[in-house]
Amino acid sequence: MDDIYSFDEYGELLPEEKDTINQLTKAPIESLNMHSISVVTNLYRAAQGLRNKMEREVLAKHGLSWTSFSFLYDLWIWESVETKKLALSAGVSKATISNITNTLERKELCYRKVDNRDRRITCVVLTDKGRKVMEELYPRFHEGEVEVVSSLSVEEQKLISGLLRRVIRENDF
Amino acid sequence: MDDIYSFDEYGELLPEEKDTINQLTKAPIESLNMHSISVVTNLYRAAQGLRNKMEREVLAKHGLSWTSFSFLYDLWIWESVETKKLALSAGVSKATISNITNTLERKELCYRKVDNRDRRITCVVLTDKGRKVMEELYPRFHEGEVEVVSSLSVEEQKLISGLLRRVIRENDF
DNA sequence: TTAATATCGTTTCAATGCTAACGATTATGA
DNA sequence: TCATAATCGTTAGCATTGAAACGATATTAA
Repeated sequence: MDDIYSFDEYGELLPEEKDTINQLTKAPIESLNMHSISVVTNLYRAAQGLRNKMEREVLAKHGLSWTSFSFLYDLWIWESVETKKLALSAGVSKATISNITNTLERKELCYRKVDNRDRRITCVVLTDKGRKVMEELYPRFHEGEVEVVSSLSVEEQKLISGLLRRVIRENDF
Repeated sequence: MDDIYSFDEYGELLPEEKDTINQLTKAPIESLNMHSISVVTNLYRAAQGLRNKMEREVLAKHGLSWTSFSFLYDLWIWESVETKKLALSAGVSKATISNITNTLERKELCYRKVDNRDRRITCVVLTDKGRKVMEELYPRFHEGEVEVVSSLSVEEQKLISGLLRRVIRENDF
C-alpha cells in the first residue's frame, strides 16, 4: 500500500490537501482512496479558478458569464445550433439554455429560428452584433487559456488533455 | 510545429474537439495554441460532468448543491470556519457563502457564531444533525470520486493530480 | 481622542441554474 | 385513421451566484 507521503511524488501537496488528509485519516473511515480525492479536488479547483479568472479578466467587460460565452462560442463555430445541443455542450439543463437565450436575445447577440421540418425544434443563430463580440472577445479568451496552462510543457499539456479525455469518455460527460 | 493529427497521440479526440479544430482553423485567427484549448476545454468539461454526476447521484437525496456540500465538508473537517475561508475554499463570493449559510441554517445543519475578539468576523459551525448528514453522505460521495477516476491507473491519477496542482499553484487558484 | 480608512458580513437585485409541469408537435401502432 | 406515446422548448417556482452598496466594527493616523 502507499503511505501518505508518496503523494508528494508529483509535486508538493497543496495546503488544503494536507489539511484534509490529516483530518480524514483521524476520522473513522477506512480504505479511503486518497489518490481519487486528490484528482477530484484539484480537478474542480482548477476548473473553478479557470472560470473565475476568465469571467473576471475577459468576460466581465461584456457582462457575460462563462456559460453565456460558451453558448456564443458554439453559435460562432456552428452558425445555427439546436438548443438541445447547446445544453449538452455546456453541461447545463435545457431550461438554463432557454433563459440564457432570452438574455442574449435581449442584448441582440442571437435570435431564435424554428425548424420548419420539425416544428418542435428551435435553433439559435448568432447576429452580426454577436459575431463582432466574439471576434473581439475570443482572442482575449484564448490568451487567457494559454496563460493558465503556461506552466506546463507542450508534452504535459498533451498528457493532461489525454487523461481528462479518458475521464470524460468513460463517464459519458 | 505540430500538425493537427498529433493531438491524437494521447487518445482519440472527442467529437467536439474535432469539430472545434476544424472550424477554428478555417477562421481568420492565427497562431492558435491548440494544446491549450484542449486542456481548458477538457478540464472544464470533466469538472462540470463531475459536479452534475455528484449532485444527481449523491447530493440530490439531501437537496444539497456541490457548493453546499463542499461548505459542509469544510465544517466537518475544521469544526469552526470563518466565512472568508469558506468562500476562498469553494471559490465563490462571500455573498454566496452568506446565502448558503442561511439555507443550511434553515435546515439546521449549521449555525453562526460571532467571534468575540473581532466582532466583524463570523464563524460557522456544524450541528450534530449536520455531522450525521456528513457521516452518511461522505462515504457515498467518496464512492463517486473513486468511480469517476477509475479508468485511470494509480500512476496516472498521481500524474494528473500533480499537473493540476501545478496549474492551481501557478495561477493562485 | 477622533477622524479617516480598512475590513467583514449582509442585503439588494439581476442573472444563472435545476426540477417538474406544461403545451405544441411528431412518431408509433392498433 | 386516430389514440397513445415520445420529444421538444418554455414556463413556474425556487435555490444559487456575484457585483455593488450598505452598515457595523476595527485599525490607523493625526
